[in-house]
Amino acid sequence: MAAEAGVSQATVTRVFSSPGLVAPDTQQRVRDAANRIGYVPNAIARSLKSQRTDIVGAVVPTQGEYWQSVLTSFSRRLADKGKQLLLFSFADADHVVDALDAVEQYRLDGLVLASSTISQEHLVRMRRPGPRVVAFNQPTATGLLPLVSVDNEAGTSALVEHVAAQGVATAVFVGGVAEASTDQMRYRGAAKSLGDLGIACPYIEAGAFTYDAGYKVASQISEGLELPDVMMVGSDEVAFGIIDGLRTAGVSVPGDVLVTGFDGLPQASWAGYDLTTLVQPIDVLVDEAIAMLLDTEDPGERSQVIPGTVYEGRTTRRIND
Amino acid sequence: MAAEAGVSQATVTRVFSSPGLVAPDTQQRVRDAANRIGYVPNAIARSLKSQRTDIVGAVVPTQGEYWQSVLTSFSRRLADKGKQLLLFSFADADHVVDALDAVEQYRLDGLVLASSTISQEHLVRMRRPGPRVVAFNQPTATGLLPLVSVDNEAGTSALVEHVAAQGVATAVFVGGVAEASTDQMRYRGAAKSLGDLGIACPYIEAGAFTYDAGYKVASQISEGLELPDVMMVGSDEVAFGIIDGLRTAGVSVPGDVLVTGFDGLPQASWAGYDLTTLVQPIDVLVDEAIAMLLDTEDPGERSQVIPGTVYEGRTTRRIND
DNA sequence: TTGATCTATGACTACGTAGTCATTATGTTC
DNA sequence: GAACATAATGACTACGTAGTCATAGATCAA
Repeated sequence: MAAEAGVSQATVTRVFSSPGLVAPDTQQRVRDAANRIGYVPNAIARSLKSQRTDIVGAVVPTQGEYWQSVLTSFSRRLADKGKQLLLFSFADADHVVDALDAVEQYRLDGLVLASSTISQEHLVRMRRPGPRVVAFNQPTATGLLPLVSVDNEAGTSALVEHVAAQGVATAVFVGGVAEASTDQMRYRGAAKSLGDLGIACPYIEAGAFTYDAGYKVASQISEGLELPDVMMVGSDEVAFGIIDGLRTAGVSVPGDVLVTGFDGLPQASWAGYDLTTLVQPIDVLVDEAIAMLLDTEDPGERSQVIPGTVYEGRTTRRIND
Repeated sequence: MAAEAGVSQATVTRVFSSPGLVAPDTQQRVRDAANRIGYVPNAIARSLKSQRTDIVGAVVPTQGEYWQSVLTSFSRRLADKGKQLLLFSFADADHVVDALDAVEQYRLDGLVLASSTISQEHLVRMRRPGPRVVAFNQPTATGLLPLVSVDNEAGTSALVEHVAAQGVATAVFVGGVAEASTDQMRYRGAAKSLGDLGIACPYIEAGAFTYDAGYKVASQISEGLELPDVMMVGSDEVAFGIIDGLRTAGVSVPGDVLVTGFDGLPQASWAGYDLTTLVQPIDVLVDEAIAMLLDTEDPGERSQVIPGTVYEGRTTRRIND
């Protein structure tokens, strides 16, 4: 390439990385030559030399609407900053280790760990010199890694407040997976706030953060005939299943039972559900995570817990008011 | 590192890339030293030397449930093959060019172009020596790039066949974006098959492949009072909006209007909708695309058009049968 | 005019690996 | 025990870039 343009290799590099240092006519000559022979700067070589890849890794679950929204947001925001996104989706937690290996081998500029089901053991492994790691919506990581999360506990508290205003006397909380730290905090917020009102709040585990899990739970509960006034569900996706399950069983939502969700998926506002839920400001969370990842100053163990907002849908609107 | 282990650099490399060539005790010594000082092979350097990155790029729209499923599938399948996935999401088609630039600079092993709204002009630009490019569900690319696609035309034909069995006399097709090649082919399949039955099939453009666009169209149509017997919708997501829009307007689905979708999203089988749709075998499509990308033999202009299957949901079940 | 300052460019090296070739030690065969 | 195959390792180089230093003109002040 340098030969083709009749200049040195150093000048070729300058044309593409710091054009200000090269005379306009020389620049033109180099660019012409590049077009002629199809030359493109080699990012691999640049990374090798500069020790920066401009690539950020993201470990995100492959299942679930919520995580897909998160992924989309990361992808866009990083692109705006001129970074590329290397995606590690994972089904089970074991693959998280694979991701860490890849991160180390590819010398990525950073890693986002997004998933509420990564074990503490794995999280500890992430604590090492080298690429910066940020945990996303994963309260387990508190104190272990820099963390960005929505305020889960305050979120369900706010939902309780809204629901209480509609007048309820009994409640249950339906979680996805009891081990998930987000689930635990959401339950805690709900139980505490309901407790303050003198209302008990049993925990029911759906078994997964999916529509089907919710549907099954609803079927079982509606057979039991002892319906609570409100079912607070730990995630929107499970809540959709619960609503459909209840309705299929002939139970009216919100006529017989109020339902709340958590996450604020786009579908929550669809006319078919219009689910009351806690909307996570995903873009804000993501921006914060990216800032922690790329800021020059070390974030240390810094944590950002960001509040969500209650969306008041039809599923908590008393019909007979 | 080589010094730490007391061997040459060449031996270190061998330990991690072709262990069979190194004596067991030497290997142990090297691995011990690596653990001691935290050495990890540098994939960047490997790529520079070997001219392979083991990374595949994917250009996928950030909007839409369907594309997110596709992305998830790609991510998993590539991981199984030991490849990483570099994600380029894009809002508008202009960013496709950015992706191509990145692909060239990072010397990716291949690129998947998934989106039905990339212009022919851009597609032609992709035809160049270097990394292999495969178009995914993008009929526009026929003859321009190796292509993997579901059989859109046969898909809507099959849906017509199913719907016709329920007995219909009038129909409309609701597309997302008229320029999208998938939309065109789906419409063609529907119009042709309906035509064979002597049924006209007007085309209505929702304006986007979104729930909201569908909802609006349904509102407008239900005001017009001239409802067709069946609304064939070009995508599930739009169909959900249409169903909710119709129901909100007091129109019964399937009582007053039958509705079909296209794609086979998980939500289609949710009890709230139970939408009759054409299910795309996403994993099959993705496997085929990956094979084309990574197979040693040149795929040339080879195209794979793969049939889908009809899911018969409640939205096409005549109530008064 | 001369030294000083600035601009544009080239020469050179390091980044960490993989592949080629060379070298030494260890068997193996007749 | 000489000739030879085999195993294990080292030496060396290229991959394409960025950064450091050096150099040749050009411009400017005194």
